[in-house]
Amino acid sequence: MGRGKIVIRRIDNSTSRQVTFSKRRNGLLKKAKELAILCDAEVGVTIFSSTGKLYDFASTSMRSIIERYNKAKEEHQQLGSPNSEVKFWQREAAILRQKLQNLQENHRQMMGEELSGLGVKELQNLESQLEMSLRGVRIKKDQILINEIQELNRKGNIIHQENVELYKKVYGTRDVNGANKDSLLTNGLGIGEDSQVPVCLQLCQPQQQSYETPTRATNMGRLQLQ
Amino acid sequence: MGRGKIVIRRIDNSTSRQVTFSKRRNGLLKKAKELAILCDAEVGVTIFSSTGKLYDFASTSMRSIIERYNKAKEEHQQLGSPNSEVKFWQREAAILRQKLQNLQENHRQMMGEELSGLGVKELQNLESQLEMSLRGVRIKKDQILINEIQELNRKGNIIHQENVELYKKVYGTRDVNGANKDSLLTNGLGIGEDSQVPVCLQLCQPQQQSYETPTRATNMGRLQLQ
DNA sequence: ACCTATTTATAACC
DNA sequence: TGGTTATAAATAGGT
Repeated sequence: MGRGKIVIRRIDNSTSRQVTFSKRRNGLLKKAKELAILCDAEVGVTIFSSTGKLYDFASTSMRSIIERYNKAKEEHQQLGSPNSEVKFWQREAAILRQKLQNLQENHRQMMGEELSGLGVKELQNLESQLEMSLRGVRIKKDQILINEIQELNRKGNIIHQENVELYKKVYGTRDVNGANKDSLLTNGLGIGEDSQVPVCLQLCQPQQQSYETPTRATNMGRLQLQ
Repeated sequence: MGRGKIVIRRIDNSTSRQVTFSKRRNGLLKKAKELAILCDAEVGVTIFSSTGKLYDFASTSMRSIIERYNKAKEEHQQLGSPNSEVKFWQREAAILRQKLQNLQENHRQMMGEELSGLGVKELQNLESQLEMSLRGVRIKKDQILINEIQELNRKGNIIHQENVELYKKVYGTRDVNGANKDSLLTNGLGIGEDSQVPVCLQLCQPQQQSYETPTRATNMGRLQLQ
């Protein structure tokens, strides 16, 4: 329900994740209130942001809701019992340890390390995932480099302009076509010129002749010249 | 959001209250899920209908959420020695959670997902890591395929041998150079021959023209033939 | 349960 | 974070 459709998947961009969190959190709490009022229900909502901040709503009181929840689940013990609290945290730690282990194995496979248990199908999936990742990383890197180059070109042009103005002030309108002018101009433009750009780009992509950005990289650096 | 506007006030009619409850309850639970996924938040929703039935959602587990809620809401007790065991396990869980989060971020970057915060140097490291992983995965996959082919060849040869023996038994030693022999031999060898091997290998490596195993793959399959 | 006219929520943008 | 607007989604009222 917005300008565009979205898929329900973790939002990568941290800023828009935060913005969306703020908006949807409010929406959820509002709807919880409405449900409680409209339908005479006892509703509790507890939200922890990814940064750990707590937001909550309880139509009655969270205490009451938790009590009732425990009672309904027929496991009324943990809320106050200090002994079971230890048990809870032990189990929590075990769960986390398990998750960590799973993720670690996965991570090792992505690092190309622990491939022994895998079949051809799984290896193919891993392969194409790695190809995708690689593509994404290269695009990102290229973008950063290209932006840097454009920025340098912009600055170079500004400085060059300044030099031209200064030159005019120093020499007035006379002798504008003198010998010094050439050296000044070439110096000014040299900042963003061929000399360095291709070298840098080739250093970063030593053996890349397939997939993306095969042509963009070499000529984009000069977009802002002239 | 309906045919008509409504005021948020207890619905008098019991039937439509029930209908609305059912619809809005689903809506609320759905939105809770979405919030948890989209914004990487820990969300819990507990709903008791006016008839006392329980409906709930927890992005992790309700216990974990309740515990966390209690801890966040009531910065009370522990700190003393009696609950030091609880404290220990809480710290343990916190450490594990931290590790998990770090690994998760790392993993996302390897998946080419959360590249925003990285500089050129880091992207280069990631890139070469991915290249290494890819190389490893491909080698492993090739190895499996090659082994499979060799195994098939081995079996093919055994079967072929069997056929030759059977042929001898059927026709004795006479007419060994007859016309039938040819067809038998070609059939026998066909199992591990060219016909299938290259097709399989090319299917598995559609766009690979750089790095490793550019030549091995196509001729290794025949190692045991003759 | 299903169907839409309508209201609401919210994604994208400042 | 707070506002605006176009659009997607939820849902009220009806069958």
